[in-house]
Amino acid sequence: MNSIASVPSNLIVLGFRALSDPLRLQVLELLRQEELCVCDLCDRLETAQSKLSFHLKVLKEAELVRPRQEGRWVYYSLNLPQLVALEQYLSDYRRLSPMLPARSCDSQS
Amino acid sequence: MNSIASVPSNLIVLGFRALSDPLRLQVLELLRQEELCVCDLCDRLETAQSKLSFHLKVLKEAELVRPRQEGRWVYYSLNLPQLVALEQYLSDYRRLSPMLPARSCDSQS
DNA sequence: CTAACATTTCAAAAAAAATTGATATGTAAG
DNA sequence: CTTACATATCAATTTTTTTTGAAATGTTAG
Repeated sequence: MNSIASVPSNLIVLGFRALSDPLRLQVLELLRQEELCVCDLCDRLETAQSKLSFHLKVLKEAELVRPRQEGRWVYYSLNLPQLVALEQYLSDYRRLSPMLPARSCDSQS
Repeated sequence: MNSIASVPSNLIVLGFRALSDPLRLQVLELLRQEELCVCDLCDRLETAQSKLSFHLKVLKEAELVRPRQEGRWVYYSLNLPQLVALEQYLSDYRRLSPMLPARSCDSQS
C-alpha cells in the first residue's frame, strides 16, 4: 500500500526555486513596471553586475524572464505566461481539496 | 536616481523556498487529499523519517502546513490560507503590468 | 583597427541547505 | 515502572547555492 506521489514538473520546481530569493523577487518587481537592461537593474538594486547576471540566469532558466538584446544592451522583461503557470499550480490547491478529517493511523500496520 | 525595489515579505520568500523542492511538493500533493501523519508520509514517499521531519519543519516554518498532535502521532494538513497568499502574490503580476516597450538606456549615464 | 562599454562566463571561496545516523523526547500500552 | 513506538533534534558530512573578482565575449563609436 505504497502510492508514490506524482513527481512535480521540473519547470515548476525551477520556478519556485527562482522565486525563493529576495533579490530575485525584487528584480521581478522592477520588471513588472517596465523592461530594464542589466545596468538599470544594477543601479536600482545597488548590486554588482556579475551578481545580478547570475540571478538573471536563474530567472531565465526558470522562464520567468526573457532577454532581448539591443545593441550592447540586454533588456529583460517578465514572461507572464510562466508566472501564471505557477499561479495556477497553486490555485489547484483550492480546488479539489476535500480536506478530510483525520483517519486512524493504526489501520495500515 | 536610485529607487530600491521594495523588499518582499519574509513569509513570501520562505513560502517559495519551501515550494522549491520536489519532495516537499510531493508532501503537499499528498496532503491535498487528506491529513496524514509522519509515518504515513514516510511510507508513501519511501523516505527516512528524519529526512521527512526536516522537510516538514521547512514547510511548517513557511506556514504551508499545520501539525496536529493526537496521542503519539502528529498529523499534518495543508494551511490553505498561506497557499492562497502565495497564489495572490503571483496573481498581482497579471494586474498592474502595463508592460511598457523598451526605453533608451542611454538617458541615465 | 582600437578603445570603451555592457554583459556573460569562470574559478575559487564562502555560505546555506540537505542528508545521515544517532540520540532525545514524549506518549501509550502492558 | 518498563518497553515500544512516533516524532523531533542534533552533530557531522555532503551537496548545492551564492558571492566575488577577474577574464572573456560581443557590440558600438571614433
